[in-house]
Amino acid sequence: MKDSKADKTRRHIIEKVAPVFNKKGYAGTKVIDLIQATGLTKGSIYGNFKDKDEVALEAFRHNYKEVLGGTMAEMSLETDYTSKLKAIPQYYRNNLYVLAKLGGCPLLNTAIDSANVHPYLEKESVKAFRNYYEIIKETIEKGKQTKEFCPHINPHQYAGIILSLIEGGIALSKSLSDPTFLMESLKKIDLIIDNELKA
Amino acid sequence: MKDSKADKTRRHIIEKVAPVFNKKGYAGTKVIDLIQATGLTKGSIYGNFKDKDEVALEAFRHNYKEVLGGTMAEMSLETDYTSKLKAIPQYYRNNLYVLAKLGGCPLLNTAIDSANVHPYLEKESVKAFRNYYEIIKETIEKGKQTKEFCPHINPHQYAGIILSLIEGGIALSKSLSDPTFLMESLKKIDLIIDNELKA
DNA sequence: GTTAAAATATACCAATTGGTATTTTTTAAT
DNA sequence: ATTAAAAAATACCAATTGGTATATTTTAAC
Repeated sequence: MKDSKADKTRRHIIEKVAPVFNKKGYAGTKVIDLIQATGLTKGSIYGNFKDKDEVALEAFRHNYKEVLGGTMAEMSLETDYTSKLKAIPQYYRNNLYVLAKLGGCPLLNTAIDSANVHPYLEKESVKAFRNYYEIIKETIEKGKQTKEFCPHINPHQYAGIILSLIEGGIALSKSLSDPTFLMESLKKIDLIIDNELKA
Repeated sequence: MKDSKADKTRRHIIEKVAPVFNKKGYAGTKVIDLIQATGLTKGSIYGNFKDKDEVALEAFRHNYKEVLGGTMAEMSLETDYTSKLKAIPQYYRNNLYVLAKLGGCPLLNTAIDSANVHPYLEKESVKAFRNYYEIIKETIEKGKQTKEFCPHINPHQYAGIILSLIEGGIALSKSLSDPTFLMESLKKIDLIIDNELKA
């Protein structure tokens, strides 16, 4: 693994800057914010990145990996699809601090913040959102195949509802400064899995 | 009703600019966008508004009124609380074009776009979000009082779930360019009302 | 129709923005 | 320890930004 000084600096910049972009959005994050967050100078930042766009893009990927990676890690520990699916709300329950640190879900924040402002970042966020949706949908599909889930349920429909509950719950909890919204959404997801999906 | 030239211009500016702010966010909307959206000049805009902040604030109020006002109007046509509650998803089904025109839900967009960037607009969006939540919660509470809804259900919990499904569904549909996500979320809300809330 | 006020447009400006060229410092191979 | 390359800091710059002062046009009261 290459790990030159520049590599470390790049990582340092991305890590420090990632929550800033998630909180302030692409247009709202100024170069001065990057300087303050990293403790580096403009020259150092621009020596390691082509432009603000590149920093924003890598920052988003970093944030997205943290959330998706964490969720996937939890899911991969389970064998049956019911447990895999339940690992998703469980991930959020166990990692409220991640959302707090980042200032909301990077998928939702970036989808909204970058729309009509930064086309490439917008595309990247759509790709990530779709990817997350596909993972949930495929988990439900596989659960149908193994007869864990009812044969008549619609994976697209339930994947959407689960994702809506998560993203809506995060946004509502953050805006109204009340974590119970997210908690109730997560609880609802568990109930849906047990009462509607399971055969 | 006062309706001077200036009043008409103010309204014209707000109406034209409201979807722009909703799409691009506060930081992403530049004065040049206001000029292009209105067809007016900078002098005219600044002759009618103190600064960009004031335009943004009034634009948000305009957008919010459109959505909340529309929902409330639908609700007020109904007498029982089941129908009032069902009028909410029905409003969105009947007004998809409003969301398309605005570029997503102003509550969610502004909550995310203004956070950590524009404190006053952020506060205003929180107030609006809380207001919308309260309306849903109170409708459920009243339905409990009239024995339409089960006595053991938790209005806070269900108001949060309904709102999460709406906001999450809108965001998902917009990001993935697939209206079925919102449609399925709305359908789910109806099912929740019928199967979980109703006594 | 004249005219004062109101509304709008034009022309300008200071601050901030993203970015670059250059100098200085640090790193690591010899 | 020397030194060439890499990295980082400084100093600079052009464009964009939000905003204002001034000029022009439009409105509406008389």
